[in-house]
Amino acid sequence: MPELGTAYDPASVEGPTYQRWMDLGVFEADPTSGRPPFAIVIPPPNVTGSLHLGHAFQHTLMDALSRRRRMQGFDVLWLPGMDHAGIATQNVVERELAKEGKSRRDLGREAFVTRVWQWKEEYGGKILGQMRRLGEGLAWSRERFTMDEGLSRAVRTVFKRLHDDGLVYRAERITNWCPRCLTALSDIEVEHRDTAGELVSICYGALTVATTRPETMLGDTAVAVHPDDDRYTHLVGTLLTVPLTGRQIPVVADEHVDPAFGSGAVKVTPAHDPNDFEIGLRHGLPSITVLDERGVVTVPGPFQDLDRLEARPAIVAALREQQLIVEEQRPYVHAVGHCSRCGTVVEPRLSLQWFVRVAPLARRAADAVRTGDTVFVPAAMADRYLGWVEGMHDWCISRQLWWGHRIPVWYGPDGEVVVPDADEETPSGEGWVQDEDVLDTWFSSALWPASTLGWPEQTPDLERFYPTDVLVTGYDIIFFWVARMMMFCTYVQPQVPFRQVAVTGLVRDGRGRKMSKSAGNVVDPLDWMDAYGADALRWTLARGANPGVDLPVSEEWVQGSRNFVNKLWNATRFASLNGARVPEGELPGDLSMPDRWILSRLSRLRDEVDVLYDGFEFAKACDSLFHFAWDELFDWYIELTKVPLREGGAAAERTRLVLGRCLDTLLRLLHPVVPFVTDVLWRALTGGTTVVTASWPTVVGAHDATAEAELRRLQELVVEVRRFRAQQGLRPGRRVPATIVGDLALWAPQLGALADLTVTAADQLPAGLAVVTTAATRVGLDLSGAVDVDGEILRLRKQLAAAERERDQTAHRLADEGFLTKAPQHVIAATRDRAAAAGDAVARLRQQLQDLEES
RNA sequence: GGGCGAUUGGCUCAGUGGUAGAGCGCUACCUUGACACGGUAGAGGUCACUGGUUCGAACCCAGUAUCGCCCA
Repeated sequence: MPELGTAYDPASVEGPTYQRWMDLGVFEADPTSGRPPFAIVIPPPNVTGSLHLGHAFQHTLMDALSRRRRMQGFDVLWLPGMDHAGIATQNVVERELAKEGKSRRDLGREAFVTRVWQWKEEYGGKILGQMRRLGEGLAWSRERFTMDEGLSRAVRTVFKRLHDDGLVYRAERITNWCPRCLTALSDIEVEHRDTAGELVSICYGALTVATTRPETMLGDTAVAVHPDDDRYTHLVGTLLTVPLTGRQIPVVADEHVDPAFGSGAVKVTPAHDPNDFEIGLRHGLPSITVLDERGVVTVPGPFQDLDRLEARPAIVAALREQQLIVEEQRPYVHAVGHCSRCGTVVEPRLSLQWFVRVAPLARRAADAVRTGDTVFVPAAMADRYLGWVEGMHDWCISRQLWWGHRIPVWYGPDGEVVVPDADEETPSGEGWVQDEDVLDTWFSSALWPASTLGWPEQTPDLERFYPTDVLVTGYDIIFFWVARMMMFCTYVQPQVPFRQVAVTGLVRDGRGRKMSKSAGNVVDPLDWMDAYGADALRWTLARGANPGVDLPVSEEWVQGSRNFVNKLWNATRFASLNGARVPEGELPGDLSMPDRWILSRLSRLRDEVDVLYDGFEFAKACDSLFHFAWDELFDWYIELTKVPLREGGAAAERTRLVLGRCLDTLLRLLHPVVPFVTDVLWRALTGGTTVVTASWPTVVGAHDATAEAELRRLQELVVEVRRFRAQQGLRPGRRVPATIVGDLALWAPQLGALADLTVTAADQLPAGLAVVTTAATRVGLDLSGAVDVDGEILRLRKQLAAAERERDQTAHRLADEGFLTKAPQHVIAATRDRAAAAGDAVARLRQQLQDLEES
C-alpha cells in the first residue's frame, strides 16, 4: 500500500493519474464489446476559446454521467470536438493580420483561409488541454471538428436536401447587419439592450412624426397612420414633403401603427427597419438604401460619408435650423439591438441572403418533445423550448465571411442556380461562380450529434450510438443550438439526436451576479484548479448543480470542497494505517451494532444516490454523499472503530473489513464527481488497477432499523455528555471517570472513547456524581464534587422548557377531534410517540433539577 | 407591454401538506496518537405581505409588493 502523506496534494497526483488513464485506454469506446452503448456528444467548444467556469460546470456533469455509466458496465462514448466559430475565429486572425498592416482582402480568400487553418493548427484548441486538466474522460481518438472532411460533407449533404425540398431559399430581406463584422446575423445573435438614445419629433408639413433614428429620414418613402385614427383619415392618400431631401411621399394607413405612440404618425423607411419593410411590402412602397455596409451615409449631399451616428446629430441640427423640430426627448431609453459578438449597434439592412424555411422543421422538432422522444430535465424547460421553436422566424444562414462552410451554390452565366450533390462535380467554366458567403456556424453544427458519428454514411458508430443518450447544456443555448440540432437531426434521421436534454443553469459569482469582463468578476477555473485541485473545483460545481438553476460560486466554496477532499484523504489514510481492507466475499456474520448501523446507512446512501444521479440531481447526490461521509462514516463510525481496533483480535479484524467495505463503496460512489482523489485512494485501499473501470456499487446490504435506532440512542447519550462537559468547562481532552447505568451500559467503552470518559458499567449509580441522563440511561461523572451547579441548572431548565413545549404542542394536537379523525394513522402514531417521549423527558429533567437544587 | 421564475438564518441555496434544514460565515473552548484543509459545543429564521382552502400551510389557491430572466 503506498504511503499517504498527511495532506492531499492534487498537483502531484492529477497529471500522472490522467496520463495513466490514457495509457490504460479507459476512455475509448469499444463497439465490439457487446456491452450496452451510452453516448454523449460534447457541445463543441469554440476553437478560439479557453475553458471558463461554464464549460467546467457542464463538462463536470457530462464526465460524471459518463464515468458512472462506464462503471455500470456500459460501453461509453463521450465524444470530443470543437466548432470553427466563424466570426470569432475570423476576427482573431484578422486582428493578427492587422498587426502586420494587412487585411484579409490583401491576402485574398484562398490565402486567408489557409492562414486561418495555420492559426488553428498552431494556437487553436487550447481548451482541449484544459479539459484534460479537469480530468474529462473523453474518447480522444474520435475527436471531431466542424470543418473536418466528413462533417463538411454532412453540411453539404443537408444543404442540398433542404434546397431540393424547398426548405432553403434566397431572398432580399431586411436582416440584422453588423457594420463592424460586415456580415448578416440571425435574430438570436442580436442582443436587445436598453439604451439611452433620443426621441425626436419632426414636422413633415401637415404631420409630425417621432423617431429615434432621424438619420434614416433620408430614405423615407411614406408616413403611416393607423386606419382608425380619426385625426388623420383626411390626410391618407395625400403627399407630404420630406424635410431636407424635398422628396414627395404619401401618407398611408396601416394597422401596424400605434396611435398612442408620439403623434400617432410614423415615418416609413423600408430599407432600414424591419417593420417599415413590412409596411412597404403591404403598400408597394419603394425602398431607398441610404447607408452602406459600414453604416456610412451614401446619399449625395451635406451628409454623405458621415457615419450613421455622426449623421444623426448633424441632421437634427439641420432640422433645428429650419425650425422643423417639434420636440426632443433626451435621454430616451429604448431597446437597441447589439451584435452579440462585438457589441456594435446592429443596422437592419436590406440584402440578398439565404434563409431556412423554419416552420416545417420546427414542427417536427416540437413534436419530438411533445411526444416524449426527447425529454427535458427539468421538465419546465420544455415549455421554454416549445414556445420558442413554435414562434421562430425564418433563419438567415448566410454570413459574409470567409471562414466556414462556403455555401454550396453555383450561379451560372445565364442565371442558373445549381446545388450539386456532395459527390457531384461542381459547375465550372466561363461565367460560373460559387456563392461568396459561408454558412452560419450554427447551421454547420446543427447535425453534430449525427455527423460526428458518421452521417451521411450509415456507419457502425451511427448505428450503435445514435440517438445519443443525453445532451447537457445551459438554458441560454436551448434556442441557439438545441432547437437547431432537433430540427436538422429529425429532418435527416428518423430518430431524435438525444433522448434527454439535461438543462443546467448559469455559473454566477458568489453574490449571484452574472460573470462578465465589465463587472470584473470573471474567474479563471485554471487558477482555482492550481490552488485547490481539479476535484475541489468539480465538487464545488457538482454540489451546486440543481437542474436548470443558476449556480453561484466563490473561492470560499472551492476551499470548502478542498477541505472535504482532504478529509476524505485523511479518513482513508486512517483506514489504511489501521489495516482496513476490502473483504473478498461476504462480510462475517457476527457484526457489531456499529458495523450493522454503518452498513445499513451505506446501503440507504447507495440507493439514494443512484436515484439522484439518474435524475441529474447532482447537488442532492453530492449533499447525501457529503453528509454520509463526514457526519456518519468519519465523525461517528471511524471514532467507534477505535475501540475494537485497540482491542485487537477478531473484533479488530472484523472492523477492518467493514471499514474497507464502506470506503471502497464510498470512493466508487464519489468517483464520477471527484475522479482523481478517489482513484489514488481506491488503488491504495484495494490494490486494484483503477477505480475508473471498477463496478458501480449495486446492493450493499439490508437496511437494519434496529441498529440504526440503537446507534441514534448512543449518539444522543454521547452528545448529552459532551454538552454537559462543555457547560461545565471541562477541558476537552480530560478523561473523567464515570459510571453508566441502563440499557446503553453495554456501550461503555464506546461512550468513553467518544466523550473522553473512563466508563464503568454498574447496576446503580454511586452517590456524589454529576448525572447526565437520556431516555433509559444514566451516566454519572465523577467530578470530585467540583460541579458548576448554577450552570447545570441553567442547562437543564433550558432543556426542560423545550420538552414542555413539545409536550404541550403534541398534547394539544392529540386533543383535536379534527386531527384524530382526519389525519393519517402514521402521523397520529408518530405524534403519540413524540408526546410520550416529551412527557418522559419532562419528568426526568424535573427530577434531575430537584436533585440538584436539593444538593 | 407579454411570458416564465424567484422571495426561507449574515451570505448562497435545499426543502410540494404533519418536529424549519445545509454549506460558508459567526461565538466559545481545544494543536488528543487520520486530518487545524481539523475537533467539540453553541448562537442565529413570526419561511416577502394580505386573504382563502385544510384538523394542520414555507409548501395548495387568489391578490399585492420587490427582484431576476427571456421575448416584443
